[in-house]
Amino acid sequence: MEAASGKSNSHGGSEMEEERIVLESSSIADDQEAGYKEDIIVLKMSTTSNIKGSSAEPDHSVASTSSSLKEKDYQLESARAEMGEVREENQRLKKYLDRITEDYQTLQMQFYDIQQKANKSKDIAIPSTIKKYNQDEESELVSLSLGSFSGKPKWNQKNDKNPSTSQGNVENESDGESLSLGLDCKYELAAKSSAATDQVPLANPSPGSSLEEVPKEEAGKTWQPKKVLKTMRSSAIEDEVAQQSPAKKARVSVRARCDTPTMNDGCQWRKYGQKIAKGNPCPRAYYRCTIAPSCPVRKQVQRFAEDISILITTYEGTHNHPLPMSATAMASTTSAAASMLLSGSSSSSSGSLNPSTTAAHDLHGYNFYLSDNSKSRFYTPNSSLSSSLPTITLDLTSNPSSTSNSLSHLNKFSSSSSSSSRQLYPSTSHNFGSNSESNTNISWRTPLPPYNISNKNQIAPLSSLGIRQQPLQNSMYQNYMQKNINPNPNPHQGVPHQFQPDSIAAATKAITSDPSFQSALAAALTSIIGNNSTVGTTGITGTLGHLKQADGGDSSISLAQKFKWSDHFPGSTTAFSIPSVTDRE
DNA sequence: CGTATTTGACCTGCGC
DNA sequence: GCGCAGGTCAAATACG
Repeated sequence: MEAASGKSNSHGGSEMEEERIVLESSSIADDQEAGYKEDIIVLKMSTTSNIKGSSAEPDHSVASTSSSLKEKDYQLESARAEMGEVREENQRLKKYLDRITEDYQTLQMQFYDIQQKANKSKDIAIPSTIKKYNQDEESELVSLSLGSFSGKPKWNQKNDKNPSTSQGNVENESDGESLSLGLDCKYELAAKSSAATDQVPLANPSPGSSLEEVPKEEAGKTWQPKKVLKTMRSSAIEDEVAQQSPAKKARVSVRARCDTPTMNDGCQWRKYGQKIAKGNPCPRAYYRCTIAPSCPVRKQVQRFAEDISILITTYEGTHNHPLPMSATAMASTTSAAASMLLSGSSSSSSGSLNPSTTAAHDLHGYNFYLSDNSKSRFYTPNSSLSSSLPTITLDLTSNPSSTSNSLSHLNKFSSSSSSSSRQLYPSTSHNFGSNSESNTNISWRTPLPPYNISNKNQIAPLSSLGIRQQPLQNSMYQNYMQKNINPNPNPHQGVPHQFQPDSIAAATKAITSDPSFQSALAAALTSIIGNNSTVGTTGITGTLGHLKQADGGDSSISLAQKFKWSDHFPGSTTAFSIPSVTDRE
């Protein structure tokens, strides 16, 4: 490589594209550890080569001597040689990733074994009807689903890619159903394996249909509005249903700076009540999701007593319907947080996540506070925030506790993932803690016209990822925001999408820190490495596009998803595209 | 006129 | 059992 590079330099600048190939090849040598980057560069090389090939003939007519042609050939040769080396390296990395993925799968199985054992006794005592309800509402086991939803736990099907299944998802994914790409919470009974997978529920309708199916049957199983609920209350049977909730229902409290009465998370909410809670002069508003009549999700909105600018939004429940694109970020975030909480509380192995105590977690740099509400010393909206429901708080207002950047995270992920077999949550340090004044990446707070209302809330998702802020990224972000403002079919929410940055950031963080994501990422990288034919994409944008594949889909849809991701999550996309971004600078 | 919000009443759970 | 507080209902009201 060095030789090639030297030759390129000595050759002069007559063949710009040749030079570019060689330079990029040498950058491969610099970053051999970063498998994804290599792959990107390889793609870039081949692309560039193609470009060169197509443009070669016109160039020849201009100034082509035989010597320059020889030089060209030589450089082509060397470039090809390097490509071969890189391919070898890719193969090596591919095997490496396979091994990691296997390790991860093994760990997952062990994890579920443990949970199954822990929950088996409980399941025995629970009537089947309640069991079924639990599947709808809450349950012990929570999994984060990246990519498509399926009837089967995705853990099991992660590796057995089922083309037919994924084919069925293509349409769903291509019609703006971005949630299918987002993180969402899938609640699964621990005894899922034994129960012939009648765990249909929630956003988990059927293997092929993803979210598009609004489960009609669930209307009867999940929360029923108004009088129906009242009837349920009086019913002894449903009393049992009510009993199961308190212990297992998780709530996710999002704390963010917001100047508007309610932060716009993209969902459609209907206010159904308001109360002055004790200890807080600010009224607490109660909302329920109105996207689907049977949606059990509710949220409480209240201002923080000690800082009016902080809005506390507490989410409860899981959407049982497709979400608008703009709502997926927050839904994903809360789901991920809830899953953290639930898995933590249900897992006896994670002693630190005892729901009966208060604990603050800096997992992956999140400011996650688990609390039992009554004695939280970290934060609860106020002490009155509802009884005994375990609550996890996403603090999007405080300073991040650590400042590692995502680049290091990505590198860590790609380079040190051998240790991931031991880490359920590989240590990452994304700081979505938004509002950090110490954050050097101020550019996100530069006025973004439609969103400057909540500028305080513009938590610089990218900056928090530790990525250099580029004008490009800003514009991408703005594009994203604009795209999501316009298509929002919600005329009832007068509040602009001022919370999107938080949502995106948190969602991105949730996604990237989720083990399943990492597993999917690994699989995706593997698939990319295996398919050098992938063209026209850069960075993990392409990788994210393969998440579906990693989750049981096929690669034929990856392109559409790719664009989806890049459209909808420019933050994450840009974040993962670091190599290409830096390359082009 | 349809839909969303407001708000007082009511229900429920919990602690004493 | 009683009172308190959180949560919800539903009639009244506001709004487009």
